[in-house]
Amino acid sequence: MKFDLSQTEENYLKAIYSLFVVSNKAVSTNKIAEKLATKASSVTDMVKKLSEKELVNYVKYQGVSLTENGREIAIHVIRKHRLWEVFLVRHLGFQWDEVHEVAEQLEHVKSVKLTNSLDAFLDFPRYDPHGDPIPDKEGNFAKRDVAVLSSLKIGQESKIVGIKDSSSEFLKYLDKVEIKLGAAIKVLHKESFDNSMMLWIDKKQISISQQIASNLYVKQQD
Amino acid sequence: MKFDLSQTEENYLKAIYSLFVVSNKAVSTNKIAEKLATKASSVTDMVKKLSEKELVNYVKYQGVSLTENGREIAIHVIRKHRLWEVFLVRHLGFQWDEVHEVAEQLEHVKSVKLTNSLDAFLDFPRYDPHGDPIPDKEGNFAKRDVAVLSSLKIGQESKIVGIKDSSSEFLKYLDKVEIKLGAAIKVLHKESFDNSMMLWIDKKQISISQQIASNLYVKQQD
DNA sequence: AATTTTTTTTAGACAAGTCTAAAAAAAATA
DNA sequence: TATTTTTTTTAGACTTGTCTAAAAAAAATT
Ligand SMILES: [Mn+2]
Ligand SMILES: [Mn+2]
Ligand SMILES: [Mn+2]
Ligand SMILES: [Mn+2]
Repeated sequence: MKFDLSQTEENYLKAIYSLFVVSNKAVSTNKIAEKLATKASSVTDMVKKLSEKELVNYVKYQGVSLTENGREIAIHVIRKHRLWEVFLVRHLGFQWDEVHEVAEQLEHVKSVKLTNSLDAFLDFPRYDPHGDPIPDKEGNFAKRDVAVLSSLKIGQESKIVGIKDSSSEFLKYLDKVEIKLGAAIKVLHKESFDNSMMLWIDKKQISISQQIASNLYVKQQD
Repeated sequence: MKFDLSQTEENYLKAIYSLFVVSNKAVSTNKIAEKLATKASSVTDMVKKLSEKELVNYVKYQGVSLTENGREIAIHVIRKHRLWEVFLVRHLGFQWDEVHEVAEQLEHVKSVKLTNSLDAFLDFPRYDPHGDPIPDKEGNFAKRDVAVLSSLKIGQESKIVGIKDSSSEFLKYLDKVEIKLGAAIKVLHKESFDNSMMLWIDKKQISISQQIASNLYVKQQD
């Protein structure tokens, strides 16, 4: 039950986890290859290995899903990734678009004490700098009810709570137009021909394209 | 000049560096193998590779030394190792005997910004929890004049400034007998038959064996 | 249903790092 | 100096993770 996995194996588990979360069905070889910037044949090899270790369910030609063990490990790696991101932003002066690459390395450091002490040091943060929830020691984390900003109707008010595409470019764009997590918003207008939106964000009025709006998560209205 | 080395390569450079520092002459294949808990044949292979990259000087049968580039990299890895040790002890509640293994992993995380921000966050510490000096951004660090405690004569006073053997067992022993870095000491007596020493440490009188005394660094007297 | 296209797997190769066993060189001893 | 012992290197093999090219299976089109 307690393996010592390589960084590569951990990265595969994480990739499978995050792909599964969006589609909610067995993940294809090609999708994994794309996510990890590798080749489908390499994925097949690795998936066989993970299957032997009972970390994934794999049937030839039918995609991959995580076993309970595999899921636990994936979530634990994600926990470390997000905790480190919080540390980098809060204490080392990193911008939110600079943390991912470094967290990608730090997430593989193996020490239960390190992870849990870091969690305590940070005062048990619930969300990372991009609004993604941080699993606790037991692997539990809030499944937030979020909607994409682009789905809001005219007149609706909400709050920005997360970023879907956390690429450096997108994050820098958000900085430039001063869109921050936690900002209160109100939809003023939607252009029907391109679905761009005019909105109030905090005290400012701004227009954003559909592309942008569909990469921002807002608090789900009840 | 700016390679991206594997963790293994970095560990070899560090090992060669530290072996060179004690003997001040070309390091033997066997010594490296012992230090890294591997086999001499593996060392030969790796040393050839590092030599191709011009990180070590290597002549068959004549041992290994670091080139200027190799030395810089080794020192940079040591810098990271020691900074992380400080972080773990100061901020995450680690004991000084628990940090080495984790720092051994953290030292390989690649991010100049991370290293330098951590350094600043820690307020540019000059020594790690074991009294080892921390190289600055440029790789400079004080070459301290230290002596081993066992070399002190009766009546001499000094201060404990470093630990030679930082094994967990030894560090735990020091905790048990309450020997701390920075402690003021005075040699009261030396048994001639076993070279054990009776000393004042802070306000306590204690007797330690030669073995212990030769693993403690004290401030060099002028 | 037959054919074409796409996806996935297999086969075989390679690089990194390691090992054991054997050969070669160096060092120590007689 | 000759012989023995120790150290170091080479040869060949193995593991992990990767790749390309080809084969097989599944899915999409006609
Ligand atoms: Mn990673
Ligand atoms: Mn994040
Ligand atoms: Mn290391
Ligand atoms: Mn140390």
